[in-house]
Amino acid sequence: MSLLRHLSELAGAAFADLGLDASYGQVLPSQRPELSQFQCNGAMAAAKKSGRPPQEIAGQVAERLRSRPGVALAEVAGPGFINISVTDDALAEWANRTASDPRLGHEAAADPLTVVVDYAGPNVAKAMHVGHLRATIIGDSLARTFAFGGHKVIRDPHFGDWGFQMGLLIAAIAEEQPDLPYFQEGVTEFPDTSPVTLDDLQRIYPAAAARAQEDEEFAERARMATVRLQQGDPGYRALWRHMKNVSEQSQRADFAALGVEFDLWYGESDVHDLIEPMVERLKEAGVAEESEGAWIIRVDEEGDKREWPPLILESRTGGFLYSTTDLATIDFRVRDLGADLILYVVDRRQSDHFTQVFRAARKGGLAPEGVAMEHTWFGTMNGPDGKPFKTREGGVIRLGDVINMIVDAARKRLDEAHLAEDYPEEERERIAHQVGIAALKFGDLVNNRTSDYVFDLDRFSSFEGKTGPYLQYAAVRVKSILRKAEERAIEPGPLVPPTVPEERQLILHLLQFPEVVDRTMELRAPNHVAEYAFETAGAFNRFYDTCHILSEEDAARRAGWLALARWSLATLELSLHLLGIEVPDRM
RNA sequence: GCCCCUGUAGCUCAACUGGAUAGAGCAACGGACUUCUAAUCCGUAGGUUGGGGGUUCGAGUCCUCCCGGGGGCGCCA
Repeated sequence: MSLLRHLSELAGAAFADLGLDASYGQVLPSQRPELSQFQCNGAMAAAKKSGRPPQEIAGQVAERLRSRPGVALAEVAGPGFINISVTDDALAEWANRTASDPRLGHEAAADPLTVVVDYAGPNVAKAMHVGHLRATIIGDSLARTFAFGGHKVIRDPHFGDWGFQMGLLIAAIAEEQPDLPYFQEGVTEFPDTSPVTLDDLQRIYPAAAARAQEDEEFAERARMATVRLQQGDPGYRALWRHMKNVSEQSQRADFAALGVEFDLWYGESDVHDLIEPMVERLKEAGVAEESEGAWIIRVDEEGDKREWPPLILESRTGGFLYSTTDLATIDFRVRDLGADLILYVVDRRQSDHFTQVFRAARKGGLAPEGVAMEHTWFGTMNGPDGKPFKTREGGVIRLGDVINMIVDAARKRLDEAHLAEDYPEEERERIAHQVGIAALKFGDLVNNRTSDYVFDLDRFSSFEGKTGPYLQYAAVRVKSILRKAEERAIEPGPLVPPTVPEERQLILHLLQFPEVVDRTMELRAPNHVAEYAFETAGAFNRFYDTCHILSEEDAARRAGWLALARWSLATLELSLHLLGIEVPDRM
């Protein structure tokens, strides 16, 4: 139970007393801290619904609240706001309860959902590039938050290894190196080493894709190669496995550098065996129909403002495209994984695609009503010119290069600040990496998921302002106090009722953690945690400035303050953890 | 052409889904260190939320019309 929830229940009961819905009792942190600590706006909404005057309702609710223990203030303001504050004793009580709770006041979900988070979306033949960055960072943070929230989370990068792109690559390689054993009839033994490197693939793929646009004969060959691969040609499969491996190797390295992990590493190809039976079912059920030689599913619905192109289930040449794979993947996730909620953390340009897939999945009965599918889209990461982030030559930037850039920047910042100067080289390097990743992730996650934002290396890596490094630094300073206290054998004790404004504000802030986590899950919006972490650091720094813990002479107060510092650190570290950011022990 | 997203301080971004006086960071200016890591903290200045109209006790948020920016539209992912 959190303080806000407790207050909401008190207010809700007061509304219920008046014959009104208890949900009007929702209590929020005050927007006018000079007036009160909390507020409830429900009286005005209740007035609209019931036809009774808002101030009368508010007055009666406030009166009831005033009679409850721990409530220091409950009064009506303006058109019907109810301003509420609690006593310092009650605050200390809540603080002690929350600070000693490993979950910091957040209650794990009573009915845990199985949540599949589909993010990152690496592809064969492509090293990950900046375009994958947001999906990876946001998806990872959402997965961490839902897991903390008590849900069963399954993280799956959904490796793109099966569509027409594979046919394009095979057709192009067959043309370039026709003597390779993979293309010879009757050969069944193939080399262990890949005939192509990732760089080869990165060169071949864009050229082949561009050529297929103009060269219909080549495109046809690629389509045939796709079908032949999907039907299991041993040579094609062997070559395909090599291409997968070299791609995956590089991608796993990038994920490791980012500190991002997955529970599954499934690709589109892994659902291939589910496709044919599924397609058959859809055909038999009359959900799929034939059109221009292909099998399609119409996804128009009543009330549409536009025409929707149908989903292509099976192409004219008998190949399966990514929509089909996505449908089979839903089938798998629902039936085998027991998914209740599937979050697709994929950029906004694919929103039409997901609308089609979700509609088709419902229509075809693959996803029953109880399963929610959601395209958790996000905006573009732009360069300083406000256009999508590119190299100076206009090419895409590899994710690995971005990581190197930001870690270099972090190293430079540490030098400038003379931080971590005399540490062992290995530790110093680890700190630089942690700081760089924090800069990168926080710079992204602090923005609203749906807005575009400008990637600014200098700004993100600064120790000043709203940045990841600033938060790490703030946390490290707290760790330093705790270490010093231990050296001097000063023990933390129970939190005492606050007497200093900065202390009270810090406690009030820390008590809001549970609601921030819930809101972040509801809105799928890690920026709420990011913002909260920044405010936590600010609230602590103000307290730190005003209240000198270790030199405090009143022993009970000193022990309480030390416990407050420890609680602040726990809140900050957990918030950062939800963002995928690590805090060094020192720097 | 049709549909979706978007426009907030000089710059980069928030705003808990309709609540009070729209908030941060950076940049600018002014203050605070014999003190637990000052890369910190406090203060000042900065706004017709692209524009018009509407809905209501109350609009950055909802509806509508303009203007600007981005994206997507049948066998790529």
